[in-house]
Amino acid sequence: MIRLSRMADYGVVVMTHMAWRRHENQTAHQVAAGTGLPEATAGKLLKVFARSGILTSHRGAHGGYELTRTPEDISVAEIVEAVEGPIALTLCVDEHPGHCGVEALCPMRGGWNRINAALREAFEGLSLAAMAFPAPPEFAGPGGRPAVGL
Amino acid sequence: MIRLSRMADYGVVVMTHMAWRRHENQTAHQVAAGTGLPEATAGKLLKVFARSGILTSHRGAHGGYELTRTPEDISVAEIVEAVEGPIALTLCVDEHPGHCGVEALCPMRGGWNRINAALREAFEGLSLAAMAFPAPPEFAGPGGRPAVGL
DNA sequence: CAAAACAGAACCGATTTGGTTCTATTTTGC
DNA sequence: GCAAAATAGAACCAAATCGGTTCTGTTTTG
Repeated sequence: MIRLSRMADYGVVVMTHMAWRRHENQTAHQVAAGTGLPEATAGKLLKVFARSGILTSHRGAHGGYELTRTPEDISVAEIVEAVEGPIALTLCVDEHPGHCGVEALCPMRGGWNRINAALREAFEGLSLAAMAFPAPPEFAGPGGRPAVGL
Repeated sequence: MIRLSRMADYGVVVMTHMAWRRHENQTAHQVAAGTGLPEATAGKLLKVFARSGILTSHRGAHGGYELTRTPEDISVAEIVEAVEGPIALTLCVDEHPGHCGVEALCPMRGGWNRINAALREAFEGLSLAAMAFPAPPEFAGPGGRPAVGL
């Protein structure tokens, strides 16, 4: 099983929370409470996102965070990249190009690159909005989108 | 950076070697020599592949391994799954479904599933042959495919 | 029966990761 | 202007994971 780090997963959770509370300034404390994450951890992620530009931070008393753009305009790729670094799937691909550790068998690069491209595309094609406000199942009846967890 | 475990990477290297030496019975020792991997490690991987069915093993003196199918009929997905388990990208997706640790916010599942599907497709659509014998660059001139490392 | 090979489990050390804590720095309100 | 509330950012520690090795057993050949 290829694992996305738990931090990246939590990152999406945090950003989902921010999307739900759009335009309400959220402190790290509030986010932690809302998501169930430990406060220090939520804070760490929020800082990372502020740094990467997808959240805007206000410091000082009554400070907090807010989405910089609309959830439609933020991709899951950005979220994941903020906490994990570039989305790619092998050593080969971004280590000092030239010596592949084991052998000179990097014709395989082409193959890996195809996979990496597919993966990156998938991440880029998925917006925060799609995560936070999933389309209602086809015949959900009146009321539309399914009740969300909390 | 999302990392494919090094073992999975080595696994592809080993299988590539097997594709190159198709029909020649290969001992763990030979594979290790050919790939540059430590013998114990190569052996471990070969066992895993034999177990999963993409290699056939012969025990006893003059034993060894051989591809069960043609390189065209073995997907990179099979190789990676043999060493890593199912190809999927989150906790959420295959842990005891129901409690998501943090909160009941698994409407996000839909999003992750899309990404997982894309990833799995990419892996399944890539054959061992494509890895081991990459298509020659468009105008490689006569002689065709580029000389392979070793 | 001995040697050559695979099968499979157990094991250890090092790296990575999750998560916390501590020290600034900035802003607000009294 | 000072205290309180918040973020910024680095440093740090414990625990889980992973890469790799070793050991014991089994099968086959000559």
